[in-house]
Amino acid sequence: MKAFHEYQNPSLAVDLVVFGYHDNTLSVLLLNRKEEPFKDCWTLPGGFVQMQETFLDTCSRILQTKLGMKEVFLEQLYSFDAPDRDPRGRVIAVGYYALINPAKFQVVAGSMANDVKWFNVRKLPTLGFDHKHIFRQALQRLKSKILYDPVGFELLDELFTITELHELYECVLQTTLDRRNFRRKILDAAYVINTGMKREGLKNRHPELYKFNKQLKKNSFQIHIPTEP
Amino acid sequence: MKAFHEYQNPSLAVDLVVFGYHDNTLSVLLLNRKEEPFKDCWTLPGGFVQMQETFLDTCSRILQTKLGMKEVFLEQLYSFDAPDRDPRGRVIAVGYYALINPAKFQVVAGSMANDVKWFNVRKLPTLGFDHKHIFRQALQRLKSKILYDPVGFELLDELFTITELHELYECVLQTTLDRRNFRRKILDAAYVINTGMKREGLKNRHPELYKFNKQLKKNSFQIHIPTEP
DNA sequence: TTTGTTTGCGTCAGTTTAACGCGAAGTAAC
DNA sequence: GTTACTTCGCGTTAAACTGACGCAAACAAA
Repeated sequence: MKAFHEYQNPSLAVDLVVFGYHDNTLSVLLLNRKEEPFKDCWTLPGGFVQMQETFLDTCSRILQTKLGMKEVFLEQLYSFDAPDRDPRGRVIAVGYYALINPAKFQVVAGSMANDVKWFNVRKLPTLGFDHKHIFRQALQRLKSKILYDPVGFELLDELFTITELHELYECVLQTTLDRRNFRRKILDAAYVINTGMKREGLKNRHPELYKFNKQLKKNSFQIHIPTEP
Repeated sequence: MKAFHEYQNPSLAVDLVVFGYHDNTLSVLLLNRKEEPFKDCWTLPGGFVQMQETFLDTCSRILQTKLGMKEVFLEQLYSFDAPDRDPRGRVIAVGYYALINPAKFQVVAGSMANDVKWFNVRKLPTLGFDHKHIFRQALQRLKSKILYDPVGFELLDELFTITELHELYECVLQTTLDRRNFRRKILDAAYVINTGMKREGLKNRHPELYKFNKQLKKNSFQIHIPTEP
């Protein structure tokens, strides 16, 4: 019998779908590859899992070295196993998605990339590997999750108005939600806490600033998507 | 630079949480190991992913050779990466869960196992590896999923009564659901189709037999769990 | 025929949702 | 200052849904 580690194993990589929200646009961070395969193509940032690393370790390493970020919301998405998904050979990808506030980070292209850029999630270029597929699943997860889990604030500044939260939801879900009903649900669920401050310098009435209620648990609210007309 | 496959990779395994429902009891299939590690302990059935296999291939192989089953409902659960989860070394486990009708299969212990047995999910023995953790996550997934996705029928015979479906829900969710409200919701959602036949030979009134409505989509119904009293 | 249980259908009060009205708060134009 | 316009915060109402439960038909056993 062979020793345990002499069996051949597939390679194992983590691929990251990093979401950011800015100017009423949901974006995803893509990296232009400097090396084959998919040289000069846009792909999700990713990296191989080292022997002693956990997946989150690998995520942090990618975020740090390729993108210059740390301490962000991360969640495991799914593992992708199509045998031909990487032309170099058998590579399993564990997908993670991240939610970040782009205002907090200056994106940096690591040495392995020609460029790193934010792309509107509705206007993506062709992606290398099976990354279109991974991305689609990430977006679907975000759309489902934001309905019952208060993850929206991960994408906003620490202080935000209810209108800003409302616009985020409409942008992510690609639908219209009645402004007044949305407000009532968010407030009834105690999703947010009124700080008493107001956002100054806007053209019109100055809205109140809220912060996220960190005591709030999953499933304490439920946003409903309107049925097709 | 090293050739692509010369890097050392973690081993990759699939672990299966096979749920079965019978006699008003939700059970999970466990395997008593013949070999170290965890010799003579109960664990989830599992196996290493071969180089050319997809995860579903691996699942089928495990189901076939260790348990004597095929063509069952399978869904990926999560991937588990704790560095110390396997005493033999670094092994990543991709968890899948299966829903089967135990009446359709005669469980067979493969050559690697002392025994294979169904255990009531509320009365599990100590499990090897991190399998308790994987199991808990599978049960949680099933409990969430059954609320909005019509997977219940995977665990029942092709024809079933609404009472049988109701009992399954109460068993899985570990709660009581009003019989009449449950019936109304299931029928309104067109979860099931009345076959016109009746189940004969019972002590009391003979209930109508239904079959699953295969046109039914996810999210066409939503079971609500009553809040604590 | 009577008794006891299950099954299928119905009722009703309380809650939640969807749609929308309206005046106060603010800026800009005059 | 006054007027015009937009956003913001709060309220109202009809319709839909939920949760709790009543009740009679269907069946087997006594």
